[in-house]
Amino acid sequence: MENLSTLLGKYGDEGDKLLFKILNSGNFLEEIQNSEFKVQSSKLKIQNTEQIESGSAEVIPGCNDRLLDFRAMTPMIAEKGLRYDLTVPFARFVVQRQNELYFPFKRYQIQPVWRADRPQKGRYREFFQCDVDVIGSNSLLNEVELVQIIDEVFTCLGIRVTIHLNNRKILAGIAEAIGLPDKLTDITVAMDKLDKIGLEKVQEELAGRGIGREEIERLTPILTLEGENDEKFGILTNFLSGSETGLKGLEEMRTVLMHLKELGLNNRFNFDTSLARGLSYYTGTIFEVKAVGVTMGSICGGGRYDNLTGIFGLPGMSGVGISFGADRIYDIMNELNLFPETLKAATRVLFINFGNEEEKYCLKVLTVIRKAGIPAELYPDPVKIKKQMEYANRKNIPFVVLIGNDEMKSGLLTLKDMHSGEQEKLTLGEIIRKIDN
RNA sequence: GUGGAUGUAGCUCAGCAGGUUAGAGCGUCAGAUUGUGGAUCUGAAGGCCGUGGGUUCGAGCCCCAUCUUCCACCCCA
Repeated sequence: MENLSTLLGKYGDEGDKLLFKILNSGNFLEEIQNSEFKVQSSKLKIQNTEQIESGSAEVIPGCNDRLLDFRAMTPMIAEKGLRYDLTVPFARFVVQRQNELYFPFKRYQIQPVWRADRPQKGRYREFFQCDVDVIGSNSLLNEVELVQIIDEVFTCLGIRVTIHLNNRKILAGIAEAIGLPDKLTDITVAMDKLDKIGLEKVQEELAGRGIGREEIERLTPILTLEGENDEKFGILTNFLSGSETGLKGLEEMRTVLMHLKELGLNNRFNFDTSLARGLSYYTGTIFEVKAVGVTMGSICGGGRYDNLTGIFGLPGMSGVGISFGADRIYDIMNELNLFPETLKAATRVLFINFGNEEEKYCLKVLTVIRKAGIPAELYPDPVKIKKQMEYANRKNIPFVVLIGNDEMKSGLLTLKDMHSGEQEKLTLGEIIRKIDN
């Protein structure tokens, strides 16, 4: 949980709307009852109508001449909110602990975050993010390292991905180049949809967002930019020649790509000028990772933020970070059947429970076998053997040991291989050796 | 925030223009086999048909409200 003042204004207007606000504890409504938020309509008649229409105020039922102004009321009843991501709280943390940390400071963090959004496929109210950030270094080597992490993580998980890279400075440069620096957000939001809705629809959307026909035409070569990275750089260098910011972004991009090329990554990476990313605090490189062959939004994303700590009073501290969406990754692994079978069978051997005497004997054997590093369990109740065997079968436990009267007397235990169905009498040592393979 | 769906057994779903006692498959439990799993057969348990109201002689089915969950858009992880 964070103070709303920490969270508000960091994620854009849409993000502010999606913050989960937490009601204050205590009898806050009483305060509202006597407060100035109930106002006479005679004073505010015009504003009232507007506010009611815009949804920011509502007439109190049975009190025709009074209304509540929600916008003014919210800070009074909700001072805190659930964290929207891990990056902004991290920036707050860094500022508060600035004297205890050595920089560049690196950290990872895995925690739930919340969005007050309508849930749907791949989109949850609460979900886990896994963040990796480096703060206090401008070096582009950090960007390179993060991409290596992405590559390694998804290689380990067995998910094939494409890593999309872009730079906010390039986007700013593009907006500048067509003479509409103020329309940066509108342009990028529209451009971001390119692979989803196609060129024509993007052009329509741009027009709908108040971009003139001439500007859209100038933008089109950038929208349709394809081919090898070198070609893209050529065209963009030309296009951005008037924008210092844009050229700087290009240079950064070129450096990052140059390093990545030499690393021999397992997954593909791609300079993607249509990549925008919504979070408003990014200022340099931006990343987004998509799984190949599944319909799912991005499963990892991030970027560089130059001034996130500045908002909390520590300027000049640049950071770069990424965040894995654990829930989406889980969904994909389920869909692609990537969870290994061995996960389903934690136990290697089950001891059948025959009753009191046998239990005691089994517990001792169990201790020995566990000390040998073999995950084992004793069925907790002396129920029918059939039931216990069924349990082993259903849980994919590969071995079962039966210890009854005969076995206790002879010291030779019955081991059953659930796969082949064969069973034999062996000493404990032999059993351990057999199961351990 | 906008639009569209959904809710019946533990799970997946049927359900006739409104018509007696609401069904199936899977699962669970018991038995055929009292120290042996996967197969088969036999039997059983399990339901305020999301909730509240209404229409009707009669509502799982029609109407209204409400809640849940899902999907698309917006936006985004």
